[in-house]
Amino acid sequence: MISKTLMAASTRPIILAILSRGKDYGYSIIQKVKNISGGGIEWSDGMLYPVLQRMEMDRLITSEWIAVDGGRPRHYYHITDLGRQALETELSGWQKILQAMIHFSQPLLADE
Amino acid sequence: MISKTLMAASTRPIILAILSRGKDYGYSIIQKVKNISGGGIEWSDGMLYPVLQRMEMDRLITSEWIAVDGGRPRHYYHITDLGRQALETELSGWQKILQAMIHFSQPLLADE
DNA sequence: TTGCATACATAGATTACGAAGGTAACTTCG
DNA sequence: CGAAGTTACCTTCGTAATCTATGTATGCAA
Repeated sequence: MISKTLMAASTRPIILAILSRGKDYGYSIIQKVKNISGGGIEWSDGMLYPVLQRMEMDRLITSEWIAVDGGRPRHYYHITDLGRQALETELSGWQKILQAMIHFSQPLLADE
Repeated sequence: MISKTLMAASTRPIILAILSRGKDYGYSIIQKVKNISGGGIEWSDGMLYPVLQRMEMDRLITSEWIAVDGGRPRHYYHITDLGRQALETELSGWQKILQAMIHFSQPLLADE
């Protein structure tokens, strides 16, 4: 199980990473995350849409409505330059944290 | 810079990882995190002590006061079995998230 | 026509962080 | 001695961000 805080920390970077590969819409994003993680990560729509809205407010992504043949229109999201920057910053932050977590998860050595 | 959410997600597991190597007290934990990260992660005491209290309430750690020669007593924290379990659970969660983040950070391949 | 999957949206309760402010003991140095 | 600096701990509170619950709607298959 993934803790609430880890969930919270990872949603934005994962969304940014997905959108860095091309535009996408809510339901599809949820499916991708589910599939890639082998079901390990399951997002609810009620959680995702507010996140997308906040990310748009923060200018990390933009959106457009696209009509669909025989279906309701989809709200597609695109990553912005600011979003790409944010993704890079995020990833470097994760790297710092990981480094520390990996370090401290090692057994204690004599020199410390 | 490390985002607020990432900070929130990582404090507990990092503390657990540190305590999994042996008992420790507040100030020392802050120094260790700072040193290991090369200054990249800086925790404040005002942030750490409440976290430690909550973790003790959740029975992930226990504490004891230990007298110090020529110094005020220190509040040492120990990891509990429940804490070790929580650490393992956390680490496996981080692994899932990382897998996804790494996957989506790869350029798009033909088969997707 | 019932049920399921797709698709999006919002309000409100909860939670956790982190800044600010406070206490207190010991050390060092002039 | 007295002042300044360091170590060490604690509490309160505003802010911010999240997730849950709930609602709306369409298309399709059985």
